[in-house]
Amino acid sequence: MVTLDLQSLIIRFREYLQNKGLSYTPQRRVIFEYLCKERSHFNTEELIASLREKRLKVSRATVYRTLGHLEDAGFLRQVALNSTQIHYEFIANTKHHEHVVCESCGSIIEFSDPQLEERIEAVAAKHNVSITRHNVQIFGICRRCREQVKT
Amino acid sequence: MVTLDLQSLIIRFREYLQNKGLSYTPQRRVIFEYLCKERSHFNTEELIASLREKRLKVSRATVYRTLGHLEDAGFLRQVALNSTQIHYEFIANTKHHEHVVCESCGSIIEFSDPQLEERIEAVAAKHNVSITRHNVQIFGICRRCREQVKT
DNA sequence: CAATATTTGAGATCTAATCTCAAATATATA
DNA sequence: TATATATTTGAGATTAGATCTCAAATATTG
Repeated sequence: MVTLDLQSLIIRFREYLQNKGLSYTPQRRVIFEYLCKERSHFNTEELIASLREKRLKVSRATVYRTLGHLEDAGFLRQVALNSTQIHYEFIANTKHHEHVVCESCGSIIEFSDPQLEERIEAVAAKHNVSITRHNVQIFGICRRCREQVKT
Repeated sequence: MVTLDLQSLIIRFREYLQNKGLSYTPQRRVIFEYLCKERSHFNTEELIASLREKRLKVSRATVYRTLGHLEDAGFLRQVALNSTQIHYEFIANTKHHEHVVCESCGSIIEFSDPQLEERIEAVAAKHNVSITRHNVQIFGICRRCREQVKT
């Protein structure tokens, strides 16, 4: 039962904006719809380049600002796949998952593991921290890359 | 049974350097000893500032280069505590652990949870990835910060 | 419709990280 | 030991991502 429908995502976004006294401007619409349709993982510069390619004119500053709002609103999640760039993923229409990253080819495998999630909850509870988000990254070499090295 | 002794750490570092055909220069020594003695978590700019304060003269470029070697050698581990800076921790003398970060006060709680580690191994195995490193970050609000807000 | 508040965009600024290349050091070789 | 060779360093330039500034444009409110 996952919300994939664009219209209902837009409604959720508009509600969020309204609650904050913000308006649903054309720029915010462009960015939001683009992300809903096209993207799962991305970093901001990639996104800016893609928008530019499609002649969707939104300034760099507005993109950064809008991503901040989308993160606050819970549509985006920062994932720590790489250390010198903010990397996001759109989460409103996918189920929660973590990442395995191949350090050789950069490919990303998504996984979800309920037992792992349980442990994370347990750890947070044990330290009396009310959890807002979490991240798990596993880095390694994927099978394909291991096989290529052998050759 | 943890190696805390500076001398044996230095020996390990020198062995690593030797194997790679690199030399144990005064600059590398300064950085390494400083990290062994003073630091657990740090980012590179902080480290550069600290060295400068202590009048330990090593250029920025050399610090960045040396940290790269130390990471390769397994003395440092990148931890994803913050998205726009590389954050390291010195791991040669501590046991493996993960982090809970308070988003309000920035305090860091270290924890280790064998069951969680087990799940990570299991996931990597399932996807046939030979694991090189992993990271778990839990973000939230610590008890102290929650209590302060109430007031 | 006027007054007020919000948002945008262009470009400046900041910061982290990397690169460049000549000078300094270190190492190997004769 | 002298010479040749390779490595390392440091100062500063460069790059890249992110943020800031502020006037102009747009939206909202009374």
